[in-house]
Amino acid sequence: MDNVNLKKLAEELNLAVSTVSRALRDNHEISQETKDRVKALAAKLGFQPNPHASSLRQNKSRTIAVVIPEIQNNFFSQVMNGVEDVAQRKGYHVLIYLTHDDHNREKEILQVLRNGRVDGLMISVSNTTTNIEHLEAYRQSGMPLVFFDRVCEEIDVPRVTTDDSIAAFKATEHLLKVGCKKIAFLSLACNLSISSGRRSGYLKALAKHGLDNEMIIECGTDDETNRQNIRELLQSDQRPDGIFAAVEKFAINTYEVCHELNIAIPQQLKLVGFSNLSAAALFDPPLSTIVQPAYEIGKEAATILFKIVEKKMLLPNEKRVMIASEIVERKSTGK
Amino acid sequence: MDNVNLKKLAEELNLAVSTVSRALRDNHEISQETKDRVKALAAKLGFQPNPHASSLRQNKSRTIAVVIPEIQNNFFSQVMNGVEDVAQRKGYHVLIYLTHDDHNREKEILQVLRNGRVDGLMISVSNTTTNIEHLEAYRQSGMPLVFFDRVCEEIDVPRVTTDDSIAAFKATEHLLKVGCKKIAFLSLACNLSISSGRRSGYLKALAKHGLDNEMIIECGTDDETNRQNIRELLQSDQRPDGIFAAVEKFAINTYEVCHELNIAIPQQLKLVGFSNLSAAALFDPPLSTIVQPAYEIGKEAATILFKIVEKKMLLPNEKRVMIASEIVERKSTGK
DNA sequence: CTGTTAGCGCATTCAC
DNA sequence: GTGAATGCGCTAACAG
Repeated sequence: MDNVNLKKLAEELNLAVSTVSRALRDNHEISQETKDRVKALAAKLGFQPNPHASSLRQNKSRTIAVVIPEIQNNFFSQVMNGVEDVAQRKGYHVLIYLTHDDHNREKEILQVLRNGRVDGLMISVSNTTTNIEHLEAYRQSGMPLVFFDRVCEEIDVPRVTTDDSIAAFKATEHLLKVGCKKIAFLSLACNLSISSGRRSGYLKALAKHGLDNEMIIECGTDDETNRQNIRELLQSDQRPDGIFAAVEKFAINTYEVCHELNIAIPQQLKLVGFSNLSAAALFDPPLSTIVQPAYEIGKEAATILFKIVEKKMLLPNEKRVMIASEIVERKSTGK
Repeated sequence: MDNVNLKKLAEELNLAVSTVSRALRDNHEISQETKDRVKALAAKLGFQPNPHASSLRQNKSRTIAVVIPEIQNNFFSQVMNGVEDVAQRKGYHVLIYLTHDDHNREKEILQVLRNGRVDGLMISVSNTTTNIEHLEAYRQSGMPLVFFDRVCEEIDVPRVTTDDSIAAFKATEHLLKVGCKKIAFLSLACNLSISSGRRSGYLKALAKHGLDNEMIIECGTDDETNRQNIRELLQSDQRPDGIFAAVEKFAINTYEVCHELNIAIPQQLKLVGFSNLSAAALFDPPLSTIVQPAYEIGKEAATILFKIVEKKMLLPNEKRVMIASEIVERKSTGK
């Protein structure tokens, strides 16, 4: 532990502690000569101001928290990448918290963070979150808050998302264009807006093409349960000729079941899914994907959060940022 | 911002601030009755102690830092998962820093962290790290430090790694067993121990089988450069019949080049690589992998770090933990 | 331009 | 069993 502090520098230089403090922070009231002397000694002794002392004094921590369901998922790790880039550039520190899609865990984390440890928080809410009191309480405490990707509709704070509904519409329409007549949608079982947005895009596309044979399969966190659901779907006489997976995991589960049941993609079943896995191009067959702008979402959400933290005015279009996803057509849909 | 503090609680209850402080932390000198009254009010008002004040006072932050090259890599995100689990259970907070394999960035991060912001640090060093002064300086400052995966041999601190050399030996021997006669090794270009460990395992396996036709190709961060190197390798008359990729990225680059050049895996080229990508099983063809125990490495490294932070004695075998990797044979090596 | 003083919120002496 | 007083290291208000 470095125990060189302002006091020590001040003694060494025969100056007051406050002068040293000001000199180091380039206060305009301090003479250049003094600044130089102070900075030289500080550099020589490797002085680093104690962050707890200044956080306590200034009531800000230069730290933000990122709360996400999981990190072992390309989307969220790319988001973190974007957040970290912005934070690093601005000299902020980033605390990371994983909820594992557990509402109670999420609640505890937000509870603990309501005490000045961080200057602000960005969150992608857990899919088990039904009660939103903890989010509302956080917002009411006046702490800067930004939602990204999995937002909470009921709470009016800035949000950064992708165009879930439009992207889902395009994906479904793509399946229709390559000849699918019966398309199943593997939905994320929760009441989040990304879930309903993707579902509504799917339904809209069917409606536009005069179809009313929607098949919505609710999937969740457990791989084996998902595979079982998909297995039943593909073995029924209602077997679809196309599947649209609302999240990456479900597309992978579908591949697994198809390999197991010897169902040929794309001949017997066409498949498209949301996914940020770059290796999707190497799959057998290459997977058509909807790629979310994950890095940009993280970057944008962090940028907005810092603006709020620093009490800068938000532009009107920064309150609800939507960044388009991109559909990449590959062989799993017959390309 | 919650501005309920000890003072407010004390006034409300007609107690001294110190009594309230003690009651909340279950000091044995306080009567049960007082404790109950204090805790009840604290809960009612949602009191959360100011972390900066207590960190300043106690000179510890209940926070650790994790410094990694990148997060968008399954290995490191699984490590983070392990770290976060342990931290959460112990009530610690986790700061994350990405170096992007930039030595200067790594140096700056360590510099900034030498001031009490964190109680300890775990790091997987950047592959551009040649000068280790910043690591040595950190160690010398007495701050708890643990290396994982990419360790720095010259510095004597606890480390958690996998058995790189043995795993590489097994992978190479596996290629030999399935009939390869000329095996190239795609090496991570740096002077890190994981690099030399994996290389030595490769060389040992060749030596054991009486081969001296080693081919070591240095690869790096840039995909296009890597692909170019691999392209040249596969188009030369020295073309190998097996490739062993030291890191996931290089295996992916190899797939890309093989698709481009219409080289059939495993018929014309057998391939195995270090990788923690679960979707490797879905590749065309499924990729044989060496899977590192990433979650366990994170968990173990964090556990050891907390032990040091809390000044518990380390068992002798905790100073150098090695957790075995597992080889998963799939079709890319002819399974 | 620089010094003196006060206080952020908490934990820890030392009194009684 | 409880209270009063001190100081962690820093910044800011107020002198001069």
